[in-house]
Amino acid sequence: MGRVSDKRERLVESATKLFHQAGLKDTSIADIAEDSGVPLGNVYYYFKTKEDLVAAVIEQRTEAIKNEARKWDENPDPRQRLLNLLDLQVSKKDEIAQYGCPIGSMCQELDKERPPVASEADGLMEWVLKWITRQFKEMGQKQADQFGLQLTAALQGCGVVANALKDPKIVEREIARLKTWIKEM
Amino acid sequence: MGRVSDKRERLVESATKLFHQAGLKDTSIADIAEDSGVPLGNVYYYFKTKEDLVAAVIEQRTEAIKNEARKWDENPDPRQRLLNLLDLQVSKKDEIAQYGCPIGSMCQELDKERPPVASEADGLMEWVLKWITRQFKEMGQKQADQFGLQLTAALQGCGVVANALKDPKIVEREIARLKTWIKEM
DNA sequence: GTCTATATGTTGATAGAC
DNA sequence: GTCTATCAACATATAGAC
Repeated sequence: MGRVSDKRERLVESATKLFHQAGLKDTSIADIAEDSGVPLGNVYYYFKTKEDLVAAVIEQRTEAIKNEARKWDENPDPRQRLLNLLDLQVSKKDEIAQYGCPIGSMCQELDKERPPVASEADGLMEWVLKWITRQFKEMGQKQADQFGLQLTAALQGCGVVANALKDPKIVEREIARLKTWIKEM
Repeated sequence: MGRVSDKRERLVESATKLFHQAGLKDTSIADIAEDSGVPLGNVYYYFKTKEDLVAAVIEQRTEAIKNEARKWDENPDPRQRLLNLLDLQVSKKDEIAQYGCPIGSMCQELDKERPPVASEADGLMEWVLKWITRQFKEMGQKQADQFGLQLTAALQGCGVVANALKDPKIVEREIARLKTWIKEM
């Protein structure tokens, strides 16, 4: 057995980028093949269908966010964990203003599709909601469930509004407010 | 000149419904023709391209929300106007949990497209943000801009989360909180 | 204005040589 | 495992009879 090809990896990477930028429907397999430098016909050796490729993209995004969370979870202060999440989001403000929140837009676009692909993306949103809620619980907040929903919705919402108005400052302003809110708890 | 045909109207109505339920890309002209009972070829007498039909749908949605707002604006109490908006949103909780917020999802889907269609939908979101902000201003709130963004984002955000988790109760809970917040101002 | 038939283009997916 | 050529399906849009 020789060197392992990185083509599969490159395909997922290109698909992740293009799906977010142009949307699922407007990104053809040919687009992904070209962007990743893999010949069209060869794509189907790694992914039997486009749906399989979409599933791989969701899996990759899921792993990425869970890895971030694992890092944050090493911090003993749940308040600081939330602030880390908010800081990450602010750092992506330009991307969010241009193309929307990667998780939110993917859930929305996939919800118009059939299961099981949709539920995988939705599962990621649910995981985020639960992770955020857990931090409030560990802070001893009795209204942890409400605050968890409130913060998750605020994050998604400022993404939608910032994307519609094409203004990264909207993400900045709203998340600055959220950080103050959490610090003052 | 005889009776005016209502075909154009029926086409826009079907398109509005199907675009929201299935998404723009997954709704073909043939689908809209079938749903409205208009023969395929005849669609093009009323709308030269699919993009024209999309533009008509956005226009229709814009008129609908502006008409609602005109009614609410007759009320002298800006606080009550906001509560009316929130009540309307709660009444649509099932639709939102199933298909997402009509305005938010349309903005997001169109943003992946090219102008000028996208900017029309985005303009609607901006109009909503400004209308909400104006109510806070008329309430004498010095932080009206911040509250306007906060409420708009919260509304959009609970739509995204409710849609991902397919749970209308999420809309209910989050908007109940927002109503309390506004009443206590 | 209305409708059928069809042109035209693009996409997801496959066949089969290497 | 890799790649070219191509198929089959479907979408938008048009032609042209009525």
